[in-house]
Amino acid sequence: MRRVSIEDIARHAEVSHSTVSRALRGNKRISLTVRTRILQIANELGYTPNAIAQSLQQRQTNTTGLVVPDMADPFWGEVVKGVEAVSMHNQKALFLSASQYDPSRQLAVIEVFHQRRVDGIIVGDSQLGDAQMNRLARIKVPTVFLNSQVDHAYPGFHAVGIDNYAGGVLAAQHLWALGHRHLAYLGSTKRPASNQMRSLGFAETLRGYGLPLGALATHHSTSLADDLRIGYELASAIDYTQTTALFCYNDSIALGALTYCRSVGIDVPQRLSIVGFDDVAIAQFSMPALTTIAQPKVALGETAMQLLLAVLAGQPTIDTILTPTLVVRHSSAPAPKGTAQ
Amino acid sequence: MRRVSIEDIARHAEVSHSTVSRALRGNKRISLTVRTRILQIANELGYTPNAIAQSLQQRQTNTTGLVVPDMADPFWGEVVKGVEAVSMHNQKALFLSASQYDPSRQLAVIEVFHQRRVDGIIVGDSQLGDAQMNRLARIKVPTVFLNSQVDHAYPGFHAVGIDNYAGGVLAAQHLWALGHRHLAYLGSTKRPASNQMRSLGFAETLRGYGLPLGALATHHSTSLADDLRIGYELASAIDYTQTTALFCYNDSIALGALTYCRSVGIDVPQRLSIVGFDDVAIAQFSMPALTTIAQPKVALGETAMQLLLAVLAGQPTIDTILTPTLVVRHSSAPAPKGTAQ
DNA sequence: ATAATCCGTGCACACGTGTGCGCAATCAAT
DNA sequence: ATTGATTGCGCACACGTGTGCACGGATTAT
Repeated sequence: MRRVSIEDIARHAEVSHSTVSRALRGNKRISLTVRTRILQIANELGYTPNAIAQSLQQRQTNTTGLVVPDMADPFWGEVVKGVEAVSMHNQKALFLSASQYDPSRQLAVIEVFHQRRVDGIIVGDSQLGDAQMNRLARIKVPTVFLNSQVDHAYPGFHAVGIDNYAGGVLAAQHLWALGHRHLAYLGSTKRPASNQMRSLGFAETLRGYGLPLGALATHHSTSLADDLRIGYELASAIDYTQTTALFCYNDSIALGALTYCRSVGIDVPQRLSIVGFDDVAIAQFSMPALTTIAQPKVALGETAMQLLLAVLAGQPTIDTILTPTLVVRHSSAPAPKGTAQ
Repeated sequence: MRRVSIEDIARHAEVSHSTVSRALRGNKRISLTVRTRILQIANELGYTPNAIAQSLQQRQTNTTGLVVPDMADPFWGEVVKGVEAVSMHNQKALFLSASQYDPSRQLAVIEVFHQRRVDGIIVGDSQLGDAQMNRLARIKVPTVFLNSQVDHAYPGFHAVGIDNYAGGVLAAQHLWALGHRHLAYLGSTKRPASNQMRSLGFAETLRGYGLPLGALATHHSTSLADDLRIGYELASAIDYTQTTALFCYNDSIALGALTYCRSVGIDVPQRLSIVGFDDVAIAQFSMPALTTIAQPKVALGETAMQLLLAVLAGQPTIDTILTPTLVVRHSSAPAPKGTAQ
């Protein structure tokens, strides 16, 4: 019933376990004859190396931990896909856990990962506060923050993200060029930092164009519901006698808003333009197809994992900020006549 | 630079490492005074138990491996969420890997999991053939198949899934009751078994109602593209002079089909009814909201993990087949006048 | 022929943890 | 006071693997 170990192989081959170990690892000090015989026996016995024992010996597990807020979020699904691909390609195993946007759970997960002696950790949407960061610093595990929601200006930590501010700027430029002069931003309180940067880039750009203060409203939900539902609810609180364009924190919120508009007969994009963020898969299949600020989601995950690998290899690294791009589809159009000032 | 071990604690407390181990594990043979002193020192030193060493000693890792075809698929996102929740709640860690619908990669991932000595494995959309099953049987790792795509009538394996045939029946009953007499099924070749059962339940039910053979067409794409795109393409190959209703393998394909219909001006549900499968989050926010056969996705993942835990605990278990339900929204409506025979 | 080199292998330890067994000390019972 | 039970702790081993060092035998150089 016990698993077969190199000791078992050694007994069959009538050598010591040291020789078996060396033979399996291709050490050239083992004669070819002995080596082939050992490999043969290992195969017959169905030997599978015990990575646990190896990890203990090597003081390295070839394992990394990934913590994301929500597995079912389409954005994170793509990010995880990228992380997993690079991880597997480099023969590293991946521990996965969800934090549900709860900072204390984020830290708890990290502690569990540390117990399991992961080589490194990737944290998505980190909201770790000072106390939690201090604890993390004591642990001394190489950590990469992915779209961090707080400013981790601590030495020894690394980050990958996108330029949220630039994304907000893109949205503002696009809608302004279409003639929109009364706009609203639908935000998410679950991701404070990226939410603020997106709305800030949006607002400052419009202000730079000379838009009066009162012509831009921002709405946030304190509810913990799904983004789709939040988008629907936020959209219902808007005064559409003035507003002609919505910029949303992400595509889910935008799609929720879109659904609200349909349900009350507001034509998109004829009467109202909507711009999302992320460019999730469904965005190009909504009706109308969603204009959005695209994030390279899979690349984000890949980059985070590659950065972590570089850190683990002791190579010099720099934090990476990827750039979002505007994808124009059919949910945005010129502002209705008579609305421009 | 080295991590602190119980040996280090022992030195500080001037006892043996055995005593420290027992104290930490709450063994009652250690006096309270010594025990509190040890806990104190452990805390000061920032001790974190080494799960790797524990695993080696206990011959048990408290770890399970999960392999799914695609992380970015909204269906699997929810399933993973369920698995992860139960896993974490029971203090088990979760290895995650993606197989990209490739049976050889499925097995490869399983072998890696085995090397890492996971206690059990959950395989989503398994397509393991006989040879691969034999290999898996040799490994002797408790395995739960989740929505298996092949018949694993091997002893020692367990399964969780939904009744795909019943789902097809529900769709047929719904559309027949609405008066539809020319229907089409849009399928997926990436999941042969569930695809066949859904289409079979659909077809046999309609045949039972007396629907002529030629009035039901089934379409499958051999492309490896996303489901959304596949739905779009399959929908474009249909003759809408006759067909008044589509039943789709899943919601993504249904949404792709819906988008095609919009783009060419086919009114849904006035001229064409569409029924999906899964009830992913976006389904109730599409335009029109999607009528679909709902799967309890999170519960599916939870059940799979619970089943695995029961197996690991040596409890008697039985395979579980959950039941899908019909969710009527606005993409299905009575057949247009004059189409019923 | 002797010494120097090289090749192939085993001994013994380390990684960090848990535990059966034994031993000394304390306590209660006769 | 001697015996018996109880308590508190350490010794030594095990889990499976990798590796520095030493050692014996074979080969080559002097």
